[in-house]
Amino acid sequence: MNISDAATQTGLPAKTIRYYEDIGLVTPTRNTNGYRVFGETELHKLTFLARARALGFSIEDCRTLLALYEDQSRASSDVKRIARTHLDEIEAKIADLIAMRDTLSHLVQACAGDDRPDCPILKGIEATSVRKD
Amino acid sequence: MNISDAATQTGLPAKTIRYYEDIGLVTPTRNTNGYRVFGETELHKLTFLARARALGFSIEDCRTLLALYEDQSRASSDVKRIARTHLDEIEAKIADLIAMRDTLSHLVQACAGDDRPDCPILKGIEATSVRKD
DNA sequence: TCTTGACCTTCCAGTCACTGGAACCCCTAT
DNA sequence: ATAGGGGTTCCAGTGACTGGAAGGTCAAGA
Repeated sequence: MNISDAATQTGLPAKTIRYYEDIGLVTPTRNTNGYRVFGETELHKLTFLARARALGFSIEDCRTLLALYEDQSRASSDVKRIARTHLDEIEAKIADLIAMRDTLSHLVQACAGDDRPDCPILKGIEATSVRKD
Repeated sequence: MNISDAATQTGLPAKTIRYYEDIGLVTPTRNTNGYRVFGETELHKLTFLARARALGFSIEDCRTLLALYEDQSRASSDVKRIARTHLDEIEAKIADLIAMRDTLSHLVQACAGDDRPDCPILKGIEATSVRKD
């Protein structure tokens, strides 16, 4: 299987797959013409990576998770710790974004949005700070 | 006022302020020894920038907002359009993160997190995709 | 057989918004 | 004189790709 088929199968851009090889996440073989060949194992790894990335895990987390995924004698607590930490980060980001949204949506609502210069948004940016509860 | 005072006043790191000068967002004067001097106007601009950045606006949005902020004949609709677009992006990001969080928190809950290798998280990453409603 | 077009390869540069660090200058107090 | 705590510039690195150039490979059609 060539790279573009692997890309189609996994939903990852070919460029990204090459990059993943570069940084040692996958190791496709090569055939005589130098093209990458993706077997079932590599395809599995790529799928795993695509899903883990979609869950927002960093590349380094993915590297660790992939190693655990392949290690039949892993402890599930190792995986859980990584996932929990990441979950906490996601929660924190959500909280940040909600604070931004709340502040900003108030400002947007207050703004007439016409051709006059009076603008509560600019005033608001000048004066308001983002509240984090 | 020297850069470290400006940093304290605005809450921005000195490095960041230098960077903002580099990319033309602020233009402090210099005194004879080459040190940057921040007057009231520049300090205002920095404060505005810090707040706009805290609201998640990109640097380029900040540049535009700053120009509008300084332009007494602006139309508030120009500001509102930028803010609305940004607000939509924030909403989208929140939705993405919530989808991640929901998927991941289910997986974390399902995982015993002990020293056995059986791990619903890894299985879940293998099998699940993140649902976006 | 030649050509066309769709593949594939490598490598380099750019993205965004900083951040760290080196090497050096300036000012004040001891 | 020296020590320290400012300040300056410039260069490189971050994360996770992404775009693009320059060129090799392959299968199908004229």
